[in-house]
Amino acid sequence: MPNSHPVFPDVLSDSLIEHEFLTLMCLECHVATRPQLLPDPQFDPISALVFSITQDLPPEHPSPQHLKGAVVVSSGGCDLVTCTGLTDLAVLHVDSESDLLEEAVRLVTTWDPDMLVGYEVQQGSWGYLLERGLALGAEVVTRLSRVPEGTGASHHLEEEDEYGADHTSQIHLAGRVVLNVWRLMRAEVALQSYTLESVAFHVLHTRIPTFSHDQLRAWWLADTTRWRALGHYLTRCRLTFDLLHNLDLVSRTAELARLFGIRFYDVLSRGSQFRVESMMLRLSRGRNMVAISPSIQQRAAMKAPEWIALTMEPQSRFYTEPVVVLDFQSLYPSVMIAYNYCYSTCLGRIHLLHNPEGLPYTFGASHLRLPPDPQSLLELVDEMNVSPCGVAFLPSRVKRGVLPVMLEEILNTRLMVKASLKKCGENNASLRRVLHSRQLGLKLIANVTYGYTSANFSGRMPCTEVGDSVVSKGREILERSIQLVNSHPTWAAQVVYGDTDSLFVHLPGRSRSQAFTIGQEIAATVTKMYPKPVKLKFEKVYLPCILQTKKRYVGYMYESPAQDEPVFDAKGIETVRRDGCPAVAKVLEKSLLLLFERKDVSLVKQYVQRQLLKVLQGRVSLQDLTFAKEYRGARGYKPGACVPALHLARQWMRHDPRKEPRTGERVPYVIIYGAPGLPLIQLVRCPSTVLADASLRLNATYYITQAILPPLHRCLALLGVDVNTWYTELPRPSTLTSSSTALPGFSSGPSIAHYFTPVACVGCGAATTLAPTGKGAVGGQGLCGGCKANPQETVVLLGERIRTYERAVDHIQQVCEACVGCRLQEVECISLDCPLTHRRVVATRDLHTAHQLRMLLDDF
DNA sequence: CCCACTGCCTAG
DNA sequence: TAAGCTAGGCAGTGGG
Repeated sequence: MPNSHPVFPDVLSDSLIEHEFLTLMCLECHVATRPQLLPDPQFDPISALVFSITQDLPPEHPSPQHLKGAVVVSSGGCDLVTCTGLTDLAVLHVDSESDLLEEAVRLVTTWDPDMLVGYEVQQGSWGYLLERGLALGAEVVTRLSRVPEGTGASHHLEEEDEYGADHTSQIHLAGRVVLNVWRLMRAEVALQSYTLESVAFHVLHTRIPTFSHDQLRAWWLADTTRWRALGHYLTRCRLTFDLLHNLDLVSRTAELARLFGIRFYDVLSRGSQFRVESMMLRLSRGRNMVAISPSIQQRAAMKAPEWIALTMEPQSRFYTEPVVVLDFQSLYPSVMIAYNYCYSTCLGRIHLLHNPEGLPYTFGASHLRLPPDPQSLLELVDEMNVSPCGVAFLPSRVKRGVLPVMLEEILNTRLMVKASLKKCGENNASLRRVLHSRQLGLKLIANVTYGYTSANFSGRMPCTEVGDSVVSKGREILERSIQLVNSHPTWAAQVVYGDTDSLFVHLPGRSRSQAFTIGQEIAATVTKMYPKPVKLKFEKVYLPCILQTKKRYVGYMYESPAQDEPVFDAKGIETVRRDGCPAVAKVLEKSLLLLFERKDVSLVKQYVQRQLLKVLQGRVSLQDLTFAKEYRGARGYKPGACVPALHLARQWMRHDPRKEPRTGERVPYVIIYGAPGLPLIQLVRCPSTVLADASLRLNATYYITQAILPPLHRCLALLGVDVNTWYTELPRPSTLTSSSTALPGFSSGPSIAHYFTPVACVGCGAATTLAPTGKGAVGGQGLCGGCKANPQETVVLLGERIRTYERAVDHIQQVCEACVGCRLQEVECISLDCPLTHRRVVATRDLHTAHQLRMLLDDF
């Protein structure tokens, strides 16, 4: 294994594969909130701190030790430790909030953590602590840093710093890194929501309940329930650490920092431009070159780019014969290497080159003055690389560009890393992981280097000539390849789509295995047409597939000839988008699977109609009908903007200024029924509002006609199917529309009973036949005669199952035995009395079942 | 009804 | 202060 390498001297050395043994401290604050309001450091004191301290260890390490503790403001009273039975929780009682802040400082200086961690730093963790300290006039900020008072660069940014608030943890403490974990999660996984509950579910597969501040405050105030609040914060600390540990975030970030030669915190807080520059400047310095820093005016005066990548208009249809997908491997970096494109080799536009006086001429955001030696240039004319947009570059023989050298190093290093990844064997998991993230980081930086050259408003060194040359050459390569494939006599192939660096080749009349053979042939033939390292790679065969529009397609994918089971692969359509609600994605994906698998549209129709019916009958969970969009901050919208996230945020802020969603947070909403003619924005509600208000109904018509059917239609219309008739043909029950506004066509059709078969009683589970229009019939759930006759019988809803109270207690006991920190008392904490019937009801707290619960109660 | 525009998210 | 790039589809709103 080569050990020295000009750019990455130690990139392959094993000595780096060791752990950081950093100390991490996670903090959660319990705040005495005012009813219905979120914590506000101006008013609301911290009544307890719950913290956990751990070391950063590799994921395969048996669960690292967490040191757990709490600092509680209490005027004497109950002994929490004995109350909780949480014997490993060290609890310290202090007399006042200012003592608590002192204790926080003491803890940090004693344990000296390298990283201060919080799931949501600003509202419930270190940020709140600091802001509270500020409000009380206590000096906390500098004392939490590692630099003595007065000399540290620590500061806690206030509102005027919009950028910090939006993108980092907003808190800077000299010598310590503050991790705002939810923001890290945003970059890590694409989810509908980034609450700890949601992320823990999707990443750790752990379900935890959500508790309101009011609930937590209520628990805190009673001696007998105070431990539950503590337990809640402990859970949050534990899950926050589990997330970091599970995703290996700390060592991966450290790895990137080493790779790019930048600081740990800069990996998280700065953009890719910073990374490119860090590498590029180190390389150019050795060659005695300095990067220019054009002014804003110079950048604005730079000639605008003229070239764009090729995106073909696809031949939009359903393909039942193989379509081979090929793409150029790292096309733009390859182009820069192959043709020596760089700032340092660029001679500018060809038509400016004839310049006998040797005057400076326009180049990038500045000017270029070539050495007064035109003769030597003239001699080179035949060797120069002239890009399709008419810009000349020196041949490598004369001068190798900085960027090509850097990119070559990066790509070669990546290949070496991948090779050692293959060699290192299965058992060395931590080495594998480090090599893998190194490999990914290298790929990332290679792809971003082009973006750096054509950076516009933000770029430190944009250069139209270089950027345009890359794009135009890439385009030329793709176009020439398309022509070659289309005109090849024996392939009998046709390129039906292509985007930037990819080719979709239709092979009518060929089998899947023939498609693999021809695909490999195309890749090899096209690769031969271009200088190294430009390479066309065989990607996959689609059979069948649908090409919908530019950047939107879906198909059954085969990646190797030996593969028997295809993989559903979708790009750009609603199954991979987060701006619809989950029901849309689910119905679309299932329909396409049915179509691909069974090749029978009538089955799709059957399935879709069943789902539409479920929506009409309110049998779809609230979560599946919840949209979520990113909130861009109060100043992130243009004045006239009218979008759900902003609308809800404004409503919330009127009630509680602290309730403004954080920038980048995803705001959930649903659409309800309203008077005809109202603009849609008036029908937007927060899901919890709908849960709390029984008079609000989800707008089935909207969900079907505006959300579910259009994406389906865009796919199936290509098969000549009109899915809208599936809806209009659907017989609709009249009993369901009583509480909604009049909708055309809703009053006709057979009774709901038509669709019902005997179901299990929600009370006792016995099979029962429901009266056609009986109240219990709604949603396909109801009570049997016995349970109806006994209204005092407790109805219990637990997860998906509905049981009697006694059965629920049994069940919860069983579940909770396996669940640390959860006790039998949980039964009470998740039970409530139905406001309508005054029955005791037990429910889990997630929206799904709570919604079902409400609907159930409504109709008793 | 078309069209311009904003907003959001994705492909590459 | 810091901020890679562009193309593109589609929902919703409001003006002509």
